[in-house]
Amino acid sequence: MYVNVLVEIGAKSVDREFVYFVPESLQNQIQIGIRVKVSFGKQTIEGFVISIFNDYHEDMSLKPIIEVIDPEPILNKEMIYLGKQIKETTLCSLISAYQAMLPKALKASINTNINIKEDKYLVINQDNQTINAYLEHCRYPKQKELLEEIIKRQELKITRIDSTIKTLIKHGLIKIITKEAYRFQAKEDNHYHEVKLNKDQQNVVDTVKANITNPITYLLYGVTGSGKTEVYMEIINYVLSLNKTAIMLVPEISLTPQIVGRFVNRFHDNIAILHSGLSDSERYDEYRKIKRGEVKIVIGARSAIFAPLDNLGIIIIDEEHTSTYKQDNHPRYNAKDVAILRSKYHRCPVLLGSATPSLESFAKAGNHVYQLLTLPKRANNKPLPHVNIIDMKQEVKTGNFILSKQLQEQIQKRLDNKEQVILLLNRRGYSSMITCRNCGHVIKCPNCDISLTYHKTSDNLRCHYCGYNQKRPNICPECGHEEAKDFGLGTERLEEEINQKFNARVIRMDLDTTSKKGAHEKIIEDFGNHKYDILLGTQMIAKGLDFPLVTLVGVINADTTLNVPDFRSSERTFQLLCQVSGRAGRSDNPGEVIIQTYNPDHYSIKYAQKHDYLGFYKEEMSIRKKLGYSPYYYITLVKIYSKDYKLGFEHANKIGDYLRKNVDETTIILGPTMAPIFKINNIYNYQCIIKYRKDPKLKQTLINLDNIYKTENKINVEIDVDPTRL
DNA sequence: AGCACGCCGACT
DNA sequence: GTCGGCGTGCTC
Repeated sequence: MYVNVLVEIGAKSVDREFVYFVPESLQNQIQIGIRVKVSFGKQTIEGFVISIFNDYHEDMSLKPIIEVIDPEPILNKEMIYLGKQIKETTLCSLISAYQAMLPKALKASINTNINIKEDKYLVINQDNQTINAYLEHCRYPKQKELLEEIIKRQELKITRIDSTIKTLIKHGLIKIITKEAYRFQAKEDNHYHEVKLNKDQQNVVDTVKANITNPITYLLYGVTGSGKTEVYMEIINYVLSLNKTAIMLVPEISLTPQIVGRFVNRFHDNIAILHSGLSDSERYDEYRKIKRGEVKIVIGARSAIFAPLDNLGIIIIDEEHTSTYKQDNHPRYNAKDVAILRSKYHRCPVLLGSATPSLESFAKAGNHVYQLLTLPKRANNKPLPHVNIIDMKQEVKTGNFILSKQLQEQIQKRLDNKEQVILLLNRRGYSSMITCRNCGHVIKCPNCDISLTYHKTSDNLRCHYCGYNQKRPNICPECGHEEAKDFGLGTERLEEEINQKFNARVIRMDLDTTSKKGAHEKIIEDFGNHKYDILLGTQMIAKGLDFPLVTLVGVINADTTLNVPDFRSSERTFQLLCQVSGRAGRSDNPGEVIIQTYNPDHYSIKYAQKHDYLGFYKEEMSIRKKLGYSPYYYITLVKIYSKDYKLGFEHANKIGDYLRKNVDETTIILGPTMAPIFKINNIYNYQCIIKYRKDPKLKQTLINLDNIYKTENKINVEIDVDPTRL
């Protein structure tokens, strides 16, 4: 018996199968997808059995499998298939694809502090008669109480062993047993009540139900507040009644107790939750629950798409337009694509949901690649909030740089009415750059092509790309002048301004205030309980939050996302504005939105004002068509980077020429150019953009290119198929 | 990823 | 003469 083994080494040069023979003694343990220990060169490493065969004729001496690690396979047939597909489509290494599917605890790298928790329980160790006899004569109330409690509950979980317990054990009346425990336990949300679906929601549910065994991809376009979550729950409920399972993906940031609680409330402990806040051990707990079939529903961020559920009945991807479903490092898989692969494998539908679908998805719905479902109205029949646009070019003339007169007035009105306010400013820190008043020198990161952001709370200058930080200098390092000017407004500065202007309880939510575990949840919970009047923060406040008391949403500077040099910046701005607007007026009181901008005539802002997705879609599509971008063209980004400026430049040009020579004539190669941020962490970045509609040659060309550079260590080449940003 | 092999510089 | 630098190549 022989096996092909994929070794657990993350280098391209060993990303292939190696043949080993299986000693007689291990043959009954070997299965496809199981992990084995093998000798590889001079080292002993772990690997996955990818295939098993009985004949081997090549003239090569083979090493034996040393040991079988798992009692049963950790990669099933489906996962092995998925890994190969991901390698094919994203040009990643096969081993990295498999590693992405598994929790850290199952990876070969020294898994240091991963442990399985055990809980201790007390149980009765005697027959009823003996116990009752003891109870009758016992003089100690503590012992009686404990014994009765154990009898009532069958088993009693304990954290420490006191003298009462010791005595009872000594008498042989009770004993301690240990049980493997799961750490993470989601809480129910008691505020939530089940709602009856309206007609539109019921139509959507019925359509999906009617085709529950077909691998159809639906695009659910439902305005903010249209009750998509209720639809999801109803479909999941139906799937469970068929004895099938469900995966629901949500953006990481939406995995709040608020949302999770609603699901737990309805489906109780039938859910596993996978999010980045879990420790490796906690994550492994959730993974084991899924693998053992103890839960039927998995809710999680991107990687939850690999949840090892059997018999999938539905895959739901909420907020499908967000770029978080594409991993932006190796392996660059897109959970949406994986979802569709899995849906074909299990013959179940995929449901993509959004209030602002990505252009790609909506175009696919237009071409009947996806099937469009719509929820045109808010579930409570409340109108969408009224949106005002403030031209900051005019406001600045009156001296208001941060808060326009109108926004100030409206905030005060909400404070007077004991209502809540959300303010969005998509930039953290205090000021985004510091300039000398004398010579105009801007303080930049020594490692990157980025101006340093001033953080007042920690009183330092920080680079948001490489993490470099330094003290704020008192004098200009260029000319020695003493005065510096702060440019660009960040959340810290906004917080300060609000505190100066209003007598209100303010909480800030951005990367800096949510880095600690649980901080994010706490802010949302406290704001939900009206411990604060104003929530201000970066785009992490825009998604999925549902606070009934919020009646005003202010966007401080809509231009921050607009000015990013990326062909999707208009789309992102439109989506962000619609999402955040949707936070206002979700309950009885009508909502109002104020958007401050220096580009009041920009189409993405104007369409967002009217909540006009279709209008935006049409206009943006015509621009994409004219410029030759997605969804009219497919895009692949080739990144070339090196520590050596000149070497990088030379190879970038070489690669540009190579691509031009080896692709279809209809394919367009742009560049090489310097990447939008040319220097990051002392590494120089170049890029080529490949635009194509149909190019049978391209894939092999990219594989060849990848192979040429995989052994090169001064030059790095990374290929990003279908990038989310350029 | 490791580890060995191999061919050139500055040390007892 | 030799210790050690890290460039190159291989691992069933």
